[in-house]
Amino acid sequence: MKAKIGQAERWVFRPPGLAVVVELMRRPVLTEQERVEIHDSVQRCLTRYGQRYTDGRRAIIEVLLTLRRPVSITDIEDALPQLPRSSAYRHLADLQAASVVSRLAGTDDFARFELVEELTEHHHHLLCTYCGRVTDVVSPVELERTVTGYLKGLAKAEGFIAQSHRIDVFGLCSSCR
Amino acid sequence: MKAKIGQAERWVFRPPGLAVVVELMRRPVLTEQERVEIHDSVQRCLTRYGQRYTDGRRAIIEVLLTLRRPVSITDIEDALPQLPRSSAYRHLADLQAASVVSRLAGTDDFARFELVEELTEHHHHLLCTYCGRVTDVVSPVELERTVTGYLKGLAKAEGFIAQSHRIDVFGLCSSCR
DNA sequence: CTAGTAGTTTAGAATCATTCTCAGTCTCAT
DNA sequence: ATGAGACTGAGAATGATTCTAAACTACTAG
Repeated sequence: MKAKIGQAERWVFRPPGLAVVVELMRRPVLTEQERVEIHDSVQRCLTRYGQRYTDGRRAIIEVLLTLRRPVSITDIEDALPQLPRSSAYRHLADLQAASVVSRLAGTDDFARFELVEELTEHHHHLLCTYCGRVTDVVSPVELERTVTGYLKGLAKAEGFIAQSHRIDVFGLCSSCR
Repeated sequence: MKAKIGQAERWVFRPPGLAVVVELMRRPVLTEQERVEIHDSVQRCLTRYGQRYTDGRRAIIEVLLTLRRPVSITDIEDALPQLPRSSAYRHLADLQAASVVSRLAGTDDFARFELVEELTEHHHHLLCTYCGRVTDVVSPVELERTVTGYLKGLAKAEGFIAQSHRIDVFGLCSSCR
């Protein structure tokens, strides 16, 4: 059940009716450099809120960086057995308040948390309808351009101010099919 | 807070860089004929599961058909004050088991329920990040074609079998901005 | 009719992810 | 060092959702 560390998994396919080759790829492993930069950003975000970047909070960010996918409270518990559950929840709440972490809704009863896109990159999710596991994927530029092109117009549309969007794919993950 | 009954609300806009006019429109009010057909389908789905289409279940379907958006348990409670909460939950669970209703995850703590797309039509959601309200929209054919074109390829991709997708737009609804 | 069977309903209890409380600890600026 | 305020942990509290057990209803066979 561990996230596979190594080469970014890559799926290449030709959508029907399109001449170009399109790729959906797993978000790649972060370099040490990138990890440091993200920790710095988190530091700044917390400081702006008059809060400290303590070991507990850093440990949670580390888990998010390592697993590279939205994590549930049990993921955190497994990775940090010594961290009390209530502290983990409070840390996540604090990190959310500081706009470092966002909570997302999945297919099961468990909340999942991920770093905000400002700290990583815009991406989408593959949600397993059987086990609830969530995988990050980066979508091709063309798709992204098309979708945002359409949805941005909503900002001017009467009645709704669009802020962001999500595209999720439901299906069966490699373990469950 | 009631869903506006009448002409389908329609927003027309020109996405930047595209020459065509694109429309995102609110799902239209159902005709009496369509309501009857949906009730018939629900009937069949339940019968296939050896279950009856009782008044309580019918009342919940009616609420879904009338509000034309994913409903929370409080929406149902408001519409059907005499129906016990536990019964409402069980009805929703039964209807889910019969593949008539699906549960969706939103931005707040409350589960929301809607008719499955087989009974209505493929659509997407506008989610209010402030009050959690969800509105249905039907996306233009071109957008739908593009997105499904890309995502269908996932079915052949290694590691994940795609079944369906969702596109949600986050922002502020007309009441909350 | 009339009992039997199986699905249905309900009120209340139970579950359990999540949040809150409070007492004790740590950090940092003065 | 000291005070103010942030942080932590253990356990209690909250509250949406699910479960339970007992009563109910619709249909069927005799």
